[in-house]
Amino acid sequence: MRTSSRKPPVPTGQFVDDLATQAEALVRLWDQAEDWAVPRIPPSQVKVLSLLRYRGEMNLSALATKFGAIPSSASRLCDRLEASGLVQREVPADNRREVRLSLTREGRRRLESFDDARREDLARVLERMSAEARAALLDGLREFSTAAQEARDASA
Amino acid sequence: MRTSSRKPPVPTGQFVDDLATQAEALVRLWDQAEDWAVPRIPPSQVKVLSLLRYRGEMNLSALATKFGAIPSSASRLCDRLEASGLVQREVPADNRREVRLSLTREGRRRLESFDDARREDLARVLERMSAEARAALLDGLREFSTAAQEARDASA
DNA sequence: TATTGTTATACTCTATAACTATA
DNA sequence: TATAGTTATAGAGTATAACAATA
Repeated sequence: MRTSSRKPPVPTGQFVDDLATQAEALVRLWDQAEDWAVPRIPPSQVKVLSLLRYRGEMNLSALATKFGAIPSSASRLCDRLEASGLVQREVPADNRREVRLSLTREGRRRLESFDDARREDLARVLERMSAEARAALLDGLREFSTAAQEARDASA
Repeated sequence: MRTSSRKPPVPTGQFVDDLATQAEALVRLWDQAEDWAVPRIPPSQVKVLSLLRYRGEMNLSALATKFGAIPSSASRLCDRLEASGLVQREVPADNRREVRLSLTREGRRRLESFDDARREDLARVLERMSAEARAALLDGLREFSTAAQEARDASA
């Protein structure tokens, strides 16, 4: 048996296992960046900011879904982010029961400080790799990003 | 100016920027797995379990450091993880002021349910990539893992 | 009537500061 | 005296359930 399923059946196998194993170092390095950047803000708040930048503006329900939480929790999170000036709430005129969420300028600036820390962590590892491996990694990640986008579109 | 520094100076440049940009899709897919797995456990608890598996047994101070928190917070987290049977505390006979932390069998089982969800998410993207890109990605990640290990050892 | 979002309550996460016990 | 961990307190994160407002 080489397949399993959660919703639709998907192929699996040794390759997926190996990739999952080898990807962990990159993921850990990435996630670690927020521990360095100052001022320290709670992980959930960082996650919301990143989501808003990565996926763009959205309403509260969409944020909750992509965040992996329920609207109630997301609303509370936004209370704090709005209070500290990192996120804006805005009620669109054409549908007054939605709340449009977006990053403020300060929210973007804060994310960029995480980016800086992350690029330095990445650079310290990349400089120990061969030029060939670096190129392979970038090419592989590029196609992965494209494929991930397609997979999201297909399931939407 | 093509360099910047947080602690020691490190090289940077367009390549690092591109890699950081293209890595985000993989990281998001990875981190999303814990949203699917049931039963749902808090993100901090997942992070502790993953750390204990990735880095092996350690004392409370080491966990707090690698976790990016202070010992007090880590201790409280371990209270809950111990209460729910996912982590064990153990006092070594040769140094009775330390607390050795390790995963229980149930803790490992729980992590594996996250792994399953993650492998399915990964498989759904990988099947949309060319065989060449998949191979490049795995090779690149493999060398990245090795280099990350070296970088950790060098700074330790 | 269904959808979008907020509030009430209770438990979990986290930091600061104060404490206990071991080396 | 310094180090490893825990506990007291307070503020942030999260879910369940109940609520208000708009479509």
